[in-house]
Amino acid sequence: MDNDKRKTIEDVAKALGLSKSTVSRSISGKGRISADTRQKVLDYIEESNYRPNPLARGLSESRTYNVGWVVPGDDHMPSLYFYQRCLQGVLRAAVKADYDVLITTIGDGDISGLKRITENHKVDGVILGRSLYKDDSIVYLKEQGLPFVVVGSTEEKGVIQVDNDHVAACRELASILRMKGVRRVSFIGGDMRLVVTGSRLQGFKEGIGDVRTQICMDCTDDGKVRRAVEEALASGSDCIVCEDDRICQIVMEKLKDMEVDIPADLKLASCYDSRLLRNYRPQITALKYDPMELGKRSFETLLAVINGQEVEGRMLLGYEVVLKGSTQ
Amino acid sequence: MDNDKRKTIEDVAKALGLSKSTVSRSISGKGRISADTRQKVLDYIEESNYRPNPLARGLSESRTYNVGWVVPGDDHMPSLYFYQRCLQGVLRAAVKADYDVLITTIGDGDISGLKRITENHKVDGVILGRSLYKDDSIVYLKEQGLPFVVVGSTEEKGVIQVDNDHVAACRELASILRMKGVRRVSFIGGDMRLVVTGSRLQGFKEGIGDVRTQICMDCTDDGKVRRAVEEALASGSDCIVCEDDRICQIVMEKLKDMEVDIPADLKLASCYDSRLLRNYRPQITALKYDPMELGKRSFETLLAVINGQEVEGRMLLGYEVVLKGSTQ
DNA sequence: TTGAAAGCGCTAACAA
DNA sequence: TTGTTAGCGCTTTCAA
Repeated sequence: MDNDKRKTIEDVAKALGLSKSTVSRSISGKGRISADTRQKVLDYIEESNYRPNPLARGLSESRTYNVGWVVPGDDHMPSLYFYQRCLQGVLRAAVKADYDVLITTIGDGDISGLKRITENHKVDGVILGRSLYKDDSIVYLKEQGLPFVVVGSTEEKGVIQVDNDHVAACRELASILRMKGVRRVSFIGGDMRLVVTGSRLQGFKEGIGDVRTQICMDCTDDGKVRRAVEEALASGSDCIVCEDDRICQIVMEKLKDMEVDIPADLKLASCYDSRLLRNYRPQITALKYDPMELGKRSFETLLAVINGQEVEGRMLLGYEVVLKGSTQ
Repeated sequence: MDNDKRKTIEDVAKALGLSKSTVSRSISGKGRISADTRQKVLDYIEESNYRPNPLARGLSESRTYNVGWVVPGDDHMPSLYFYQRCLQGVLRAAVKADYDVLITTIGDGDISGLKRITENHKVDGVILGRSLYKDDSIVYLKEQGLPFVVVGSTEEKGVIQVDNDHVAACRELASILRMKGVRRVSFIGGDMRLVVTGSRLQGFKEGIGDVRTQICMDCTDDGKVRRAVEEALASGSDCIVCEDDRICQIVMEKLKDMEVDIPADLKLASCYDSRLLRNYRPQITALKYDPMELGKRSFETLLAVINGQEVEGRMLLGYEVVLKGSTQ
């Protein structure tokens, strides 16, 4: 069934009595060709099922038509899910540009996977997923001069970055809570080494205004979160804002144990919505982003960079404050 | 800082006063070369930081040095995590063989991503992750004649497959429970359309022997699982075996609600261990597999196929029965 | 508007 | 053991 050999552009040219270059031009649309011949070629290609060899094209154009998708390999679940959705967006955008996605992971300061695909010239650019801590990847990419964009938060200056607008989102969430008349609100946050954590805290502070607050950061394990909840209640908070979905989940379990009723006794909100929160009742007021859109935009931005276009250094995407029963 | 142009094999050859082919041979180790010249070349390459262009090599060898990693794009969390670990294994094995991994997703009967990388010849072979339902991907790959292996369970015959030995694992788990003297055990299982579900049930039946059982399958949502738990208790079961980690999680929540004490009132075991079960007390007796190993082996197998070697049609990997407090 | 031919950087058959 | 040379399949000048 399989043809012995793959069809080449030469086969197409011969079959049509044309030259390779004419066929090439017909496919790419570059240069001058009569609409007539072009259509003829396109038709023939369609029916004969010819596919150009991307290696040959790449060699000739000095392009791989691949981008690298580089994410932490040892991450926790929620961020895994986030990246998965992001990747979907990247893939969709990539297909449209006739690009494919090469995946590699980094972690624990080990960026050898990134180095590999870079130095072997397997990609035209890289999308760097950031959720963890500082590593050398950005410095490395800069000195390599390979086009790249960062998706997610980074403190690094002078890099092209596509992110959710965490500050604005949290500011709005906090100000809504303030307008709802909360008297004292506890903010329970995670790892302060993460840039996103700082952004959320900042937004919260900006939005909450002069309402009394209690802030507890670096709650990186279940125990710390639970203790933070106890403190919040002891100090008379009537509202808890969780910095992310994981924290929110633990908070809810703790509140259940303590038989605190939401929202009657206490209002609850999360700065990040995810599947983790989906099945709880009452449903949780939370900030919602669109990871697929994030992925899509990051690819589009990267492609622009690859193609030598000017792009803005920082692109902040929108958000939704989804008000649910937990803050009624 | 960046060199204007990339170094080529020709540059290396000139610098060393050798020919391209000698350099090429030195790198690949193929053909005859004196150990002397070879070392000289290797040394120079090392210090001059030369990297061969994989596109050029690929074009010449008719290889891409890429494999496709094809997984469902719309999956639930536990399987996401599983694939993530698998992918780590694939990546590690791939690097050793100088391969990279192109990722694409399929879902909802849509295999266009797979078709894309196949027909555009962007990969030398494909690793197909199976956790969802029947789709056309296997049929498609067969007729394309592209090397591929399936990681995970499939009912499809005549494909090369790397999987955990679910049947044997569940058989052993069940027989251990039997020997522990359980009198009546409920098996709560998920989607019967999944091959793995059937395998686990089969293993359970084989291992549980003549102990009285109650089997409740297709518990695909929380409600069904909870009802299954009620039935189990109503019918006097002293043990529940959960077909996977997600089910086990719901069962535990339900048991907590019902104030059933584990293991005093009821023993509990899961046919699949994962992070989901990590934080519960008592810890859950469960079957443990090694997803990274699965990934690693699947790449190695695929590479063998690509290289035209004979491989066994079905490779079943080991497992561990990890006995914990929940069945004490 | 189309064709001829050089070149992308590498491998491998063939010569030396 | 090493060098010469002809491809791999495409793009892109340069000519016609």
